[in-house]
Amino acid sequence: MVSSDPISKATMNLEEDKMLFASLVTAEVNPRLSQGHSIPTRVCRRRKKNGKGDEEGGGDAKKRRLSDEQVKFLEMSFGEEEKLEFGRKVHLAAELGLHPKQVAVWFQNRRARHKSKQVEAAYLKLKAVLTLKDKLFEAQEEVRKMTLSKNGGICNSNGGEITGSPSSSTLSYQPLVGAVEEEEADFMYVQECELNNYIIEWADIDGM
DNA sequence: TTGTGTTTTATTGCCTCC
DNA sequence: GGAGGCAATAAAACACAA
Repeated sequence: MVSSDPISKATMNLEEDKMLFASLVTAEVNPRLSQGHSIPTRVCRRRKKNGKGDEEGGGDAKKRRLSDEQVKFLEMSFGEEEKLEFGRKVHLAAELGLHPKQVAVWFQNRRARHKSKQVEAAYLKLKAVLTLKDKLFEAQEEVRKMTLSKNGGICNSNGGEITGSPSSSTLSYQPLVGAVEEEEADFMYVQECELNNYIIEWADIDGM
């Protein structure tokens, strides 16, 4: 059943958000986990200091930063396509005067940075939605208390009912139709709109 | 100048896919 | 089996406060 109630939608969305975040930090980040593999117990052995690598440029093992121009060019290329096929790698390397392996390494590291930023963004969004939900719940509680006091402690038959607890992520809400003053209804409407904006915003990054 | 934290480049070892 | 991807990590390069 699909609910049109914004709070219920937010709750459903939140569950999806949680799944998205979980997938980013587990399966997406480590595809092996999503394919039924256990977490590798491998502990990376410490690389020997100055361990042999294929030293470019006649044995000069010094790490060299890429120039701004090179980075700019690589960024542009990354923007077009995050993965690097052989032909493009060779072409880019020739264009920039780098070893193809350096280009491959740059893309590898760039993908890692990109992924960690995505995880961070997902976390911040999730936090923002949860905070907003808490605020909304508090406001609803406030309205409910006011309604009860106005009605002599008895919630009238048309009164709204809030179920769940502030800490619960399965909070549900039924509108307080006819039970609140117009002013209070407006306030609730603003809160719902704000939450809806978050839902829309959140839906946008779903496709990232 | 120096100590310290952050960013960037590079390596290693394991995994998947063809 | 080799190529290429990823996570984890090392270490150089850089930024910056004290």
